[in-house]
Amino acid sequence: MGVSEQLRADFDTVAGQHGLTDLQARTLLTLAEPQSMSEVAGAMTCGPSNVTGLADRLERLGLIVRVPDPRDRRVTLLELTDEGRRRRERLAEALVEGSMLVARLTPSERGQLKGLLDKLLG
Amino acid sequence: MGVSEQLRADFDTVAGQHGLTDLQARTLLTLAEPQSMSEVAGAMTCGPSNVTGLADRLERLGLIVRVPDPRDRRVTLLELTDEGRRRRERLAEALVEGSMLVARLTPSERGQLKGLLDKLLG
DNA sequence: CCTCAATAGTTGATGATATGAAGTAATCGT
DNA sequence: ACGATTACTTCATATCATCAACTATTGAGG
Repeated sequence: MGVSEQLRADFDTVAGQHGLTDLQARTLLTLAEPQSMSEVAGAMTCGPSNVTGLADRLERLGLIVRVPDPRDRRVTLLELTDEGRRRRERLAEALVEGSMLVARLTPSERGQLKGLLDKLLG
Repeated sequence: MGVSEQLRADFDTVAGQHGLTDLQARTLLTLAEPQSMSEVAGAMTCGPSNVTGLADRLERLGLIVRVPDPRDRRVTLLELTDEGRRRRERLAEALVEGSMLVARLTPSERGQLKGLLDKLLG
């Protein structure tokens, strides 16, 4: 099993432990700041109708609220609730703690890996 | 957008260009050799019933066949067809060619990254 | 040799995710 | 003022994921 399948499996496990599906967890992580639904669609590389359903489910879980943008009534922002922020923080911590990155690479190697990955982003 | 979302988006794009969903593409890649359905379930980190549906769809696409294991009649192997092998090869080539790994890292850096990722696997 | 626990895969129900088309509401440029 | 564009929703459809219950098969142990 390659690195990508292993990382994906680990991520799914941790997300599940936080009562989240993969997409829900990734979306929470992306919402450090409120974002418009079309920005979330871009970040999650899916269509706007998918984000409508995703937002419905996150809202039902009490993790986000939909907020109209005062400057443009077409736009809806997704904002984490208090519970959403807590869940996001615990998820992020768990991802770091349980991470193979921490367990198997030295800090120097992690820095090295970060440099290479940053270069990948351009 | 972080590295993982970018890589995932790129993979989805390439998979789509080959007429495959994300899971279908990842499954084809894992089937270098015939594997049992339970091995595929393990590799894709999902339940056996999901692999039944996945195999149905890959079979319908003409990319795999189900083959009974002669030594154990409980076991079904998934084996690529000729078309499946071709699709897999083209997919793998496209993933390499279009890859940021190739475009943005030198061969030396790629070797370095590989070493770090191999260490991640233990 | 027989029984039973374990394994492999299937079926069916259910919910999540993803696409695409068509729709409504709003914005902005001409 | 109007039309093109944008943002989001609705709806239909397919894929994917889990879970429970099922059938068929294997193999260990008595």
